[in-house]
Amino acid sequence: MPTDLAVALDAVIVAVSDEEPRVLVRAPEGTLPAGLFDPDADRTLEVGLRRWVTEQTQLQLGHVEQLYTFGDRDRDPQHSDGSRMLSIAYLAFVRESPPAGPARWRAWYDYFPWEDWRQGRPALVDEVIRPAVEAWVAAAGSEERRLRERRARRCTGTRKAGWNPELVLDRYELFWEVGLVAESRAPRGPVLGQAMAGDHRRILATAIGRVRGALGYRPVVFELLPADFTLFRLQRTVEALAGVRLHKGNFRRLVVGAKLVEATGRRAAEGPGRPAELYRFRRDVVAERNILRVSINSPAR
Amino acid sequence: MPTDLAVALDAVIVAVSDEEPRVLVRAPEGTLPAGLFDPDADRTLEVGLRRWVTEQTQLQLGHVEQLYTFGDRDRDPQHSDGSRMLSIAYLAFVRESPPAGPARWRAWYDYFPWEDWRQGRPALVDEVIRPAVEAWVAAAGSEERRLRERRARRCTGTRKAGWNPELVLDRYELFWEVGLVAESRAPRGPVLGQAMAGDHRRILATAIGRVRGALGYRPVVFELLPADFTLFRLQRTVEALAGVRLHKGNFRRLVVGAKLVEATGRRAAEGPGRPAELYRFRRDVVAERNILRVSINSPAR
DNA sequence: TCAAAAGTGTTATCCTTACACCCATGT
DNA sequence: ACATGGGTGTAAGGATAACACTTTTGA
Repeated sequence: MPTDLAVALDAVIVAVSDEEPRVLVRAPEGTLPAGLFDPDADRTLEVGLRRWVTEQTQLQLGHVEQLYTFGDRDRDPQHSDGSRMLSIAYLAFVRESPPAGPARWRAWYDYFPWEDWRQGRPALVDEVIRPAVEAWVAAAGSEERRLRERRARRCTGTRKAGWNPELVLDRYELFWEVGLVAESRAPRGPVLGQAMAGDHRRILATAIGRVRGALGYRPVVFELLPADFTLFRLQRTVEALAGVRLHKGNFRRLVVGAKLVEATGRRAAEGPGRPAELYRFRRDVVAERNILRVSINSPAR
Repeated sequence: MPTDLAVALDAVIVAVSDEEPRVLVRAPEGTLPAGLFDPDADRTLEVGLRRWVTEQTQLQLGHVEQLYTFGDRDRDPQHSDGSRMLSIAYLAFVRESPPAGPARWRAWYDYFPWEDWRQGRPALVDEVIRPAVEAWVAAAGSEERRLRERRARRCTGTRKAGWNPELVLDRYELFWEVGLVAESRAPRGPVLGQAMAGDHRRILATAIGRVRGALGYRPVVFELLPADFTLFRLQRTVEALAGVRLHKGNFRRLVVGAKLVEATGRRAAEGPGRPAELYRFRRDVVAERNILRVSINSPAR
């Protein structure tokens, strides 16, 4: 008798509030929210996703995109009763609001503390990560050693290359191998960041990498902002997602120069300092290239 | 009784020979080769893919990557008997050899003649595509009209933007809407390129776009070349995939300068002209960035 | 008056692009 | 001799990154 196949739709639902990117998780279990794909009810996969998200959370999803389809047998050891589960992971954006149901917003840097360089290089990079990775490199024979060296250099940066914010997944996989995360087959010593069930943190890493990559050439940030915003808030939101500080002058010039955005004529009321002009996203610009590719302020080394 | 789900693994298998990118297709049906995922036999999706490819074609796949998962109910009208099919599309590279079984190599520009700019702008761009797209733009009311204008400009290029080789899928979808391809809901007038069954040409467009995008920052070309090659052959292969001619001097400088490649010390025997040095790919370079981002020789306008 | 944020101007540097030229071989 | 492809040098122009400075508000 052939094994039954079921399909789960996992969602990485992202919002930004208080200059902090957040992701919806089921809190004590440490899982991403998910729903079953129902071939009878759902005309397409995305329809299926939106159906269960609405039912479970009442959130209004904005842009949605497919991330990856997983089908490893040993992913989810619960279902070793003969049935088999595929899961299709999606990335979705929301303007933050309190969710219904058991899932809650969690800052995504709770899971990836080493990915937040907004206050400069995190202490754990020097104190924990680099020593551990160097030891892992040194532990290999000369052949394997050179491969590990290159991989470490690419992931954790060096004088010439610097830290590349997009390599979130590569770093997670490296740290998994090195034993720096709780999900590792052989965790050694102190373990970094909040763990998740199964391979969910790996999926989250994929999502963060995708978001960061998209920042440079697709207008994704605007999905996470209200209709009107100051240029400064736009910059802070990009910085929150990218995990680095950007150069103010160049940022504004780029954004305004690319005509991504137009002034509303109104000004933001609150806060200390000079009131800022409010801008809105120009929906009609599908933007050929280089939406937001800006220089990092303090060279990430 | 709930509907059964089956999962097909579709493959876009790519090779390059005689400076022509080719793709494996089942000839009279106009379909991409595919196999069923067998949850009992296949530990992972990629294992399943490799299994049926080996069984059906005897080809040795190199690098394999997932493209997209499709689940639309009305994709494949055959299975309207109650069962439901998901399909997961993969992109795979091979060094060309004759396939076993019913599938055959076809030049990918048979399906996308407008994507080959190696001999300059194809005649059908001026003669068929631009008039048809302009008519489609003009046919809309002023609101919709501006959207269509931008989309047309982005896809088919203009003075400032030029033709972007990566937008293969966007162009296919545009032409589908305009009625320029046989798969359109409402094809009008002459129809471009070889058609395929269902949405297979759309999948192929996705694959070509992915390959072209990857050229710039991942060492994919080398999967399609023999171990040793001349820089000129490397350039011709990249040009074949990208569909544009590249600048010789800059190309060599970039490739050699990035240390992507090392000289073997031997020389290619054949052909007219000075014998060229043979190079080999340096496997150990995972390459941080900018693998092959070279200037186009004749500005694509 | 000072802190905080909004804004603008300018320059050094590097990368991209394009052009020009010489080299080695077969016919 | 010349056609064909191999291979190198270099300069103009533009994008990027960094620095410096002025302006406008609230406390």
